[in-house]
Amino acid sequence: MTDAPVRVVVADDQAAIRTGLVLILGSAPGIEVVAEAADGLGAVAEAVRLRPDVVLMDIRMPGIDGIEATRRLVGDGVCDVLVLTTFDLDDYIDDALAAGAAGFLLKTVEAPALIAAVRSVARGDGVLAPEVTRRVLARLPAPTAPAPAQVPGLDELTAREREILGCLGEGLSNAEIAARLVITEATTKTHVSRVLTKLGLRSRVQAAIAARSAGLAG
Amino acid sequence: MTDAPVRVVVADDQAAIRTGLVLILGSAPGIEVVAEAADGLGAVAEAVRLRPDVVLMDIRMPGIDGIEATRRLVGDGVCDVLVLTTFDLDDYIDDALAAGAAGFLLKTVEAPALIAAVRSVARGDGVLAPEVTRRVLARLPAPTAPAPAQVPGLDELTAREREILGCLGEGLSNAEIAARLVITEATTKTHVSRVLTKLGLRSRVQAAIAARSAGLAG
DNA sequence: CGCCGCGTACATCCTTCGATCGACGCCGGG
DNA sequence: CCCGGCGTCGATCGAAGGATGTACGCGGCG
Repeated sequence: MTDAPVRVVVADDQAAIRTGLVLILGSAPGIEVVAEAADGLGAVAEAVRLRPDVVLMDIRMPGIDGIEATRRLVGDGVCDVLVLTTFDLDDYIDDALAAGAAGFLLKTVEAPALIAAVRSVARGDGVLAPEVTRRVLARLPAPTAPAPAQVPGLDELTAREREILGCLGEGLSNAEIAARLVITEATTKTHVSRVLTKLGLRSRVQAAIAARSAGLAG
Repeated sequence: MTDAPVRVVVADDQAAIRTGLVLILGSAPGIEVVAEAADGLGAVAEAVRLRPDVVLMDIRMPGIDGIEATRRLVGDGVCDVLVLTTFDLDDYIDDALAAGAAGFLLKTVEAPALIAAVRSVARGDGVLAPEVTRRVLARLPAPTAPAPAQVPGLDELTAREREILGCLGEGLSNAEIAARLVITEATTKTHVSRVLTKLGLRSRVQAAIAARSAGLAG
């Protein structure tokens, strides 16, 4: 299983860098560079044709850039992409990751780390350059709780009350909620009151905020 | 500068593993293991006493676990923590990162990678085990687009009105807004009315939603 | 069966909200 | 200088919201 070589396409518009990358990867056992490309379109074409395990993708390239090429390859499920760039810019990182890149490295990477990164991506894992990892981590303060955002009494709500809360999160008035749920406005008010009491809130505005942070509304 | 050795505290309750880690790190040039600990409290105590560059922290430990120990060390700004665990569980990863860990590795890591990781963390960078990187990345789909949410008439608001909108986004009542901005409730109502008119909304609840989606409130 | 908890429903009462007036002082530009 | 935009304050009034109390149907349980 592990003896099948990792097939890689290298895409970079600068011939010198491209050659260097090819040499580094080619020298690694178990890694085979099957094609090179000098622009985004070429990278996509070669990847579609050869179905490599990994595309090592530069960002700044003529025509469509590495980000767009990554988006296409990942979007179509062609292969994994390891983005490699000279510039440690947040925008690049965000765009690359949003495009679905499996990894993001800087060109300051040493050869052994590059080789390890390619192997990781081929294995289905991900890679982040240490220089950017901390910044990425810092911007993910709520990975464990975006959906179940802490709303203390949320679990005490009945299904109906949760429904009410969802409506509140959409900014509906009592009359609108009543119409949607086919109940009287008086009943709606009762539910709203219960929701507020159970959640310890003082107004429907706060309930709306809670509802949205809990993911109960758009 | 770079010749000052990286000082490390190793915390793991299993003596065999701890010894292995110490040997690996001790054999690396430029890395010095200054203390060992067998539980979370010990790790915190040693770190506070010795002020190392990095604490290599196991999660499952007697007394307070590695997560809590990490929280304390990072919270107090004592040092960076590299979390190391046997189990590739999302909960562990989330908790560790939420606690402020600079890195997260699995004990399947090879010696050279462990050494590189310690150096990265000491340099102020971050490290994620490749096995977990992809999962972490997958849960970060909107780093580039949460701030600039489209709110049509937002640019027509005056500075004061934007301030009002921010308060609305926090769920404050007119009286509370008045108190915070040191104006009369009557004035507050005037502003709120203007905001609603300019934004084409029908209630403060919708304004609160708009405010939050525009990033004007927490 | 009777009791109780729960969800649902309605009515009553008071507060808050929101719209719509009018008014004043301040500033900056025509 | 006068005008207009902005921020402030006030008053009124109808609509909406929120608290509180009551009531009914349903299910489980002793």
